[in-house]
Amino acid sequence: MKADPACTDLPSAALGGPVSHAVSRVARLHRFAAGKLLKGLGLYPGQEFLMMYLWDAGAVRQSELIKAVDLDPSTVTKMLQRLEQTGHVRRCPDPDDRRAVLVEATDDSCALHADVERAWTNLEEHTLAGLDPSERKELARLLAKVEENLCHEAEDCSEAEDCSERH
Amino acid sequence: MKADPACTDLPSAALGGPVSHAVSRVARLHRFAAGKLLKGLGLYPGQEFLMMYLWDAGAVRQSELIKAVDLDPSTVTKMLQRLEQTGHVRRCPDPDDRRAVLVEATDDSCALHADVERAWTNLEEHTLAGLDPSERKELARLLAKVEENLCHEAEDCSEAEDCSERH
DNA sequence: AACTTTACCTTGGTCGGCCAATCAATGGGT
DNA sequence: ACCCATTGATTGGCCGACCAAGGTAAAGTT
Repeated sequence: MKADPACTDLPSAALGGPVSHAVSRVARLHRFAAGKLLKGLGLYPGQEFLMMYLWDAGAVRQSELIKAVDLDPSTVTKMLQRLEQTGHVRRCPDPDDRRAVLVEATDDSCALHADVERAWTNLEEHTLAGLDPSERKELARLLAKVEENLCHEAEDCSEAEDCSERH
Repeated sequence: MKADPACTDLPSAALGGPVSHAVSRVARLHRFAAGKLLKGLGLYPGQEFLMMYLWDAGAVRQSELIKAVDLDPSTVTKMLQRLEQTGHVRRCPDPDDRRAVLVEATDDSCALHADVERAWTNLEEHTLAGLDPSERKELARLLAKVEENLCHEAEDCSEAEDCSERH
């Protein structure tokens, strides 16, 4: 993480996509910053999202968690295995459906809830330092639009047979 | 990649950092979209950045590449090993400095240059669909500010003695 | 000239993330 | 009741990305 004064100098092949390039760079830096804050709490970057959902939702089926965080099932499985081993999460088979697994944040992890929340708020402040409220709002709005664009693209990639209800 | 209609519903612990949350989600979607476009070209997401630099710079020392893309040296080493094996890159020892390695894009890979450039422009359009020029410009501006914020944070983490030019 | 520091790269390990393939259990259709 | 499609979760493999440690070569010090 060297961080040149002006962190840029776009390669010529990226000139057609300056925002895309910026998104990539910002994402890496942001994740790195999040990781630094989370490390002290015993979490790896990415795990926050699982925990945040579990803190809200209580005991849920793994499939529900997967749907909520919208990650690959295998990713969630592995993350949960690690979170279980580090004592942040408890898992047990669902009595109502013998394929399913119920996941729950442990009491220990709930002690982190407030810390993570504070860290997250901190990160937000770091991220948005020097932006006035209207700029922040505008950024949020534009990101939401971008998210929707990318979302829809991803959608008609994995569904692709959405209109074939009459097989 | 399920993509609910409205891709959101912030967990309560993330309420203090809505933009941070949006950045994370957008980043994942964006990387995913990039990956889809790049796959057809035989590149994995992330490799584009190395190739883009090499296409511009010609034969360079690996350390220069590392500085340019600002990734961990070990990351670059491994990526280059794979890129070498897939024929996108050539490496040879630097005659002037026997520790260093010179890296260069192969002629084969140069054929991809234009394709990657087009893919990248495509991605930009997908990403920014529905944003008018002034919105795009504003988004770029805000992202640049955010990048600088996160950059500086990262900087005084790894350098910490930046102001010691008069040792 | 010998020693120490610094620069350059690599290896090994860990995580998050994806895909493809698999297995078990449920549910629907006939 | 039976078969088949669907759902739920896991495993193995791969890649990007990080850190920590190591090894070699160059540069600086004395």
